[in-house]
Amino acid sequence: MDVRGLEALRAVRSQGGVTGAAAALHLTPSAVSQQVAGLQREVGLPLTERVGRGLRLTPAGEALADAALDVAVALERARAAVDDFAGSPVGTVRVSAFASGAQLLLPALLSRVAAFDGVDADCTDEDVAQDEFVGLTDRYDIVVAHRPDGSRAWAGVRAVPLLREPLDLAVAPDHPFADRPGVDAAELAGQRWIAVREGFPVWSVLAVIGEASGAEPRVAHRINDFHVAAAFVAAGHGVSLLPRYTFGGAPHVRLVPLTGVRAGRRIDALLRPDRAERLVVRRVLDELREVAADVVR
Amino acid sequence: MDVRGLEALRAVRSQGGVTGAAAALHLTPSAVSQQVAGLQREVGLPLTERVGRGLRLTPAGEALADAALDVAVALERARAAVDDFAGSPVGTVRVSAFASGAQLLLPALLSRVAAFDGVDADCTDEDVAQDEFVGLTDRYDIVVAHRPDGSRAWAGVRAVPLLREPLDLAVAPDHPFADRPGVDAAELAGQRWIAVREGFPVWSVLAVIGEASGAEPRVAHRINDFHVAAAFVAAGHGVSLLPRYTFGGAPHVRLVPLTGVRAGRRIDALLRPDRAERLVVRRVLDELREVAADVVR
DNA sequence: CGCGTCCTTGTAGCATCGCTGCATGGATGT
DNA sequence: ACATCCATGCAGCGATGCTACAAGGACGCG
Repeated sequence: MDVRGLEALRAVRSQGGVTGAAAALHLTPSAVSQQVAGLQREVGLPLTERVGRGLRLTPAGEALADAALDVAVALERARAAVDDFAGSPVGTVRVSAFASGAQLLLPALLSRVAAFDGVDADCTDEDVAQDEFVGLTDRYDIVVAHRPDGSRAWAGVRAVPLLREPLDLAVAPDHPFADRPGVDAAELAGQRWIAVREGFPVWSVLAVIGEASGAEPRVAHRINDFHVAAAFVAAGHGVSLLPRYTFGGAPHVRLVPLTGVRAGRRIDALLRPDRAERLVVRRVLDELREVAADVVR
Repeated sequence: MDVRGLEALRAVRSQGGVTGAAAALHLTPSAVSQQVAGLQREVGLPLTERVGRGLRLTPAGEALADAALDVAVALERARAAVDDFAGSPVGTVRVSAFASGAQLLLPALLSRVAAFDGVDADCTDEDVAQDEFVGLTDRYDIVVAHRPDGSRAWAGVRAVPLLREPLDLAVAPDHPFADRPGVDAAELAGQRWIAVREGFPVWSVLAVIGEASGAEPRVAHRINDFHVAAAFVAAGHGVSLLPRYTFGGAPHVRLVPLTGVRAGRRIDALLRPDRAERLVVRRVLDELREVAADVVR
């Protein structure tokens, strides 16, 4: 029962194919295919089956992939066992975050991590659709992800809540709502919206507001980058939803709290269970939680 | 974190040295030494330390070896996970038993196992000192071991109780006790004993009898093989302790139950936890328990 | 209906890894 | 002081696992 083969099988499952798995493992598709083939030869029954031009795990493959996770966890636990004796943990932690989350959290995280000798944090920004965050955990130790209030939790990974950030209505300084202490969702019918692209996080929050206002929101532009959206709002091209902590002090836009609906996003740290066993990773994760706590204060 | 290295480390611990580990793993000492050295390079701190001409694990090595056991268990669980889909389990199970236990249990076990297609049991008889049974689990999947009543349990392995076998007083047919329904331990002072060698199982039972009779037992001969001991007894060279089920029907000796002391041995199956995860092993083990239950009836 | 594209799988070649065999050095016991 | 035992280092060789490339299927578009 080869560990490399098990790792490959897990990657095939979580990435949905040989090609994706190869990318996640920094290998060629051929290598991954051979690993899985070797595993099949060993167990004597098919672990994958072709579906269209991709492939999917058979029930046996699923069961084996589940077991493979436990193997990976046990291995990382072994590493952690010696780290306990090696004194302070050492190593590099790969952190990914969506753009606005990165802006909000990573600078402070890096400052804190810099205080630890031998601990490095490799940071990357990855903006992906809602359901692609989980897949990123194959490539990064910690994935900072966000999802709308009330959406269902992340599946198949360990999720550590970092903070909840309210989404405020962003308007231009000369907008009628600009100096109001709050705006009720019911008042928002007829506004022109700058929204994120469909399927991306916090997109569904707009649907909730639409329901509360009684009318389908008019989406004028699809902008994923909040800074670009803020510029659109500042120029009077419409209103938008912007995260409070990230854009609280931004010039040229005013943030007005929404009432009547619960609009916000939850920011979580996503980790694969095996990665979560690494002592360095836990250390960096602890700091990340501290940073998030500071933001809310 | 290499699995082979972890396996080597565990073997070094349980066998007490590189040479023993190499034998258990069917490798050369050089290979084992290199594996452990590679592991040390990876973790960056010493896992073994020389003591005399052998070596011992450092605390870090102990911790890692413990974790390595969990890794092995997880790997075997993975194998078992696919076996659940493969239908009936298939494979070879290596069974070892001490001589009289082998005589008592293994023939019936083989008959039962023969009924399973694809399941093989490789049987071996291994007569070792009391504290060497545990080490045998590195070489065999199931080790049938015995220990006196009241001795402390096996350490570091999974132990499955099979049966308790009373030890009766064996005398020649013309011995004064031969036709008695029972003999009290207090009556045994002054008898000449045929005993097993020091350190071997059921040796300590004689000490208990000595205490009960008030006098140090006179040991005339040290015979490990019960059949040889029985022959000595039959020839009138002394009395001995023989297991009831194994020698119940033996000609030329009479078994007389002992009263006043609790004399018996416990027969257990010893397994390494990772081996115990294999479905075939569990299957054979279940049969072995059935065989043991039949013996008591 | 045919073509291009995407994805997996098979093959050849090459680097690396892990094992064996042998030699060495240190510790023990006679 | 010598023989013995044990762990370790080194050279050599076979096996393993990777990359690069090619081939075969399935999907979608014109």
